[in-house]
Amino acid sequence: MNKSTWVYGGVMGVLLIVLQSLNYRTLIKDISLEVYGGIIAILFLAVGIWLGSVLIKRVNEGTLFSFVKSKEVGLSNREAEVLQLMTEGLSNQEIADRLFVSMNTIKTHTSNIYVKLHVKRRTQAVQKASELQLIHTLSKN
Amino acid sequence: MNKSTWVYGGVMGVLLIVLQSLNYRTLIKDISLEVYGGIIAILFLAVGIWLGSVLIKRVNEGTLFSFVKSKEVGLSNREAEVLQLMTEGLSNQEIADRLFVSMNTIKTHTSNIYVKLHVKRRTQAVQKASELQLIHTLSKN
DNA sequence: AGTATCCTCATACTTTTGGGTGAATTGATA
DNA sequence: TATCAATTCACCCAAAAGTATGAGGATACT
Repeated sequence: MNKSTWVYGGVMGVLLIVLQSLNYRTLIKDISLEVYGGIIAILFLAVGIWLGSVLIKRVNEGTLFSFVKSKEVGLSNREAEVLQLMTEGLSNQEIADRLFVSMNTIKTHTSNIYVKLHVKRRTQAVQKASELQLIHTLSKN
Repeated sequence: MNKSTWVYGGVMGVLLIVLQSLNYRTLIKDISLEVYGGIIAILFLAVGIWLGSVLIKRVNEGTLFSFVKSKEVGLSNREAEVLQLMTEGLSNQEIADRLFVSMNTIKTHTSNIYVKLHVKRRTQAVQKASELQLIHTLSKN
């Protein structure tokens, strides 16, 4: 909501500048109408491409964990929590420390997660979580 | 290379149509130059936004591995290849079989990858690869 | 010719992960 | 109350991953 305002303002600013430059066009007679139209086209095409890419990028942003979607897959709250930390690259021991439980507990959770996600390995679980859009840790920067 | 041609052709087609329409402009005298410029601007802004989103989507599509970006991080060709398969959830043995080398070789590669990516574990490497947009395995669907 | 980088492989050892089984506790639910 | 799902934990064993070190061959660049 915040950035959109800036984008909108920027686009409007560029639009104003271009429209303003139309006044100066009468001074420059040697520029044909076709060239003039082409310049505007290219200019706004560039702005549009940039805008489009920015908008799409913002969709992919964020590190939200969709517990709702996790439920749909069949994961319990705790399992979703563990999966979240797993995708952040933490080891079982680190996850255990983070959640104040033993590593054995985490192992149990991870095993159950693998079964529910139909995967064999940790990296595949991370992969699956991304595919199912359970997490959105990409394009953070 | 293939789709880019189509995109290029499409853009050029639209450009031609717009430029062609300039001939008809002389017939419509009541449209001011400002309005004319605005129409072109909006039109190409729309095309640009669409183009931008499509281009970004295509970047995120598939399982392309950006060897160019990998080089920037300092990864060798082989290391990039291994990282690619790693992110697909393959084990070291599976990667070894896929590349027709021994598992020891893969272990060497993975260790070097971890050093270059400044990570400790496999999942973190996958994470890092996503963050750095070395791979684009998301939004497959 | 010498240097550097990459790719390859081995050996040995440690750590992490995964699989299987069993079990105690809690809270909600039929 | 009986049952079920979720959470917790333990023990054991096997597989996979990771670390350290050394080393040979290929290619490319100085």
